[in-house]
Amino acid sequence: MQLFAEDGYNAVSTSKVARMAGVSEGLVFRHFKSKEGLLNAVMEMGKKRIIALFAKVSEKDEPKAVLRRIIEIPFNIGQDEYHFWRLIYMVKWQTNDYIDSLFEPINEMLIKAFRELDYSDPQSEAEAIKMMIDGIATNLLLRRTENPQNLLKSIFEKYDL
Amino acid sequence: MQLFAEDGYNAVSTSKVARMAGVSEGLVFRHFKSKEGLLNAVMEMGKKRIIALFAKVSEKDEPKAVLRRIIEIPFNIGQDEYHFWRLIYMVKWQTNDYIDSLFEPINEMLIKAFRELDYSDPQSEAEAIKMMIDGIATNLLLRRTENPQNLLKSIFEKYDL
Amino acid sequence: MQLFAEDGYNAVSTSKVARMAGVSEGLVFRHFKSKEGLLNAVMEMGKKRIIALFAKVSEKDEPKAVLRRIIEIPFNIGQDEYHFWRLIYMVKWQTNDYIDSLFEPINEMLIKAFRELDYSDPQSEAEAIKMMIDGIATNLLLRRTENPQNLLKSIFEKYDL
Amino acid sequence: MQLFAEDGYNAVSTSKVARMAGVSEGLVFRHFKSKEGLLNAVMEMGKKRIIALFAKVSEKDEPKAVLRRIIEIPFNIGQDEYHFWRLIYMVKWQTNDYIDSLFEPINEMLIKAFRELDYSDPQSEAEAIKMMIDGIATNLLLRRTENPQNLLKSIFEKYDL
DNA sequence: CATGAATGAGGGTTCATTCAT
DNA sequence: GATGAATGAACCCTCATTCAT
Repeated sequence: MQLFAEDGYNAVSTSKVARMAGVSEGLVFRHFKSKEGLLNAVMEMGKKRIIALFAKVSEKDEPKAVLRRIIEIPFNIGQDEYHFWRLIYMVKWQTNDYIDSLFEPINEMLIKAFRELDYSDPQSEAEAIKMMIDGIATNLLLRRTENPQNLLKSIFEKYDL
Repeated sequence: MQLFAEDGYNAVSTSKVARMAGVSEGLVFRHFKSKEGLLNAVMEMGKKRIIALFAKVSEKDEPKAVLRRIIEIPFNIGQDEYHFWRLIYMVKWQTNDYIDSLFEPINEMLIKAFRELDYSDPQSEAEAIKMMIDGIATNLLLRRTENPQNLLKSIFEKYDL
Repeated sequence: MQLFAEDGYNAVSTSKVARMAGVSEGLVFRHFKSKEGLLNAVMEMGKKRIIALFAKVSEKDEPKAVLRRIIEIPFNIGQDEYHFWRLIYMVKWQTNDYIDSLFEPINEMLIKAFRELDYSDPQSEAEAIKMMIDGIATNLLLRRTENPQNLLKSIFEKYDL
Repeated sequence: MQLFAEDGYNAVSTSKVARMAGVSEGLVFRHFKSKEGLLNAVMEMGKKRIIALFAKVSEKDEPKAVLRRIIEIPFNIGQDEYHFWRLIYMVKWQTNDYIDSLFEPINEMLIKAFRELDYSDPQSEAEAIKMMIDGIATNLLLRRTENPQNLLKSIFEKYDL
């Protein structure tokens, strides 16, 4: 995961993977059939972690709290999930599989929250939040932003949270 | 540009480029010195188009109009600029050169506009807009969003535009 | 060794090497890392043979016998060592590594012998012999000389051997 | 000549030649037909200089003086002839044309001189001298020898010159 | 006479994948 | 299960040579 996330799928050779894992190159193919199989396995592994992450959000019921939690998600990317997030966004641009499925539960929570807050177009609002998350993630993952906390505050204000 | 934008720098072979351009592979190297030289040339070419695009914004003086123009930018990515935008965002994830310089003029316009509108933290607001643009571009370029116009409206409302 | 010796390092393609060895081109690089690595391996291999050759000389103690043995060396280049000698002299002209180290032990034996024979400038005499060896090798390796035995005799006479 | 002499025929690209000569690459081929044609022209050019060099020797009649002159030749390689000599010896190892023709006049002078000095095998003596010249040239051209004058003296003594 | 754009074969090298052990 | 030697296709790039201008 680390290698794929840092260098991109194409730039990582299977020999590098094997070396880093401390096994023979042959073994990689025995287990994962092909390089792509390895990628799939890695993605699957990480998906579970992300889903667990999203699960925590749904516990809260109060709509504003839900929004807050969701918007905070990309700001709280820890060292552990860092590689996986980077991988996801990296892969998005290389394969054409936009990993929507991952964000589907989030999507529904957003719509529900906006509806409860009487927004006129909950669907579009949800869309806007997801885009914002993409934008935030893009920027944070590429290490550009200096003080994300101010940014978070300014977003919260926009939604009166 | 099209090839790099669609498949990513690494995944495009110089022979593919040559074939698509209808020339010999050797010629590519005669003109651009190396594969990276070709990328640079393509980027430079596109930069000019982007800069021209941004130039139009500065003509307007009224701060709300400026904001509107800027936010609209990613929604108006035409067929012509499509490949270049995709290329920029693609490259961002493959090399570590975040192409900030391109967005620098936009950044200053944003800060100025927010200041004139008496926002309390213009810097962070500008940051937020740029992230939003990244998010919007990411989504539109990966062909995910169905009706972007609603989305645009909902963003405008947020800033009372 | 044979290919490098006959055609010169530059003129030998790795594909030619692979074909002649009856293996795939990839394997050459797996074993030797690069074309230069292959050259080094070949040189190292041959060096050992040469050193073994020189070792025989030192057994003799009597100075004139030592001289005789040393001068005879290039005349006795066998089919086995032929390629390696050719390689050494070939490489000398292509890289700037004059392989002096190989001849260092010989050099000292020569000086010692000339000193014992009361030559006035043993150093220069040794130098002269080494040049002669270079000359002889050059000529024999390029297959020019017809009857080297007469030549050997005439050299021996010069040193009263 | 300089390029070929320094880097070897194979390592010099025609584009390098053209650049160094300050002309277009096409012109090189217009004049010399091919890269090999260029080499031939260069060789031919230099041959004349060498022959002129040798011509001076024949003026002297006294056999010992002739020998001295001939043996001195490689010691007097000037900056002008340096490249050509290097080229000749370089080429010897890359093509199989040993350029004997060049040395033929020298050969005959040597035989004549040794005969006049009543050497028992003038032919082999001439052979020995030529080898010595090759050895000396090899060493001087590869910049190894420190004080060639001592060496020259020690050779002269050997022939009682 | 002179240019330089264009070519195509071949250069060294990497890499995903296979397979005997 | 695990290895690593072996493969061959593809990669980026160089180069001698041609040819329209």
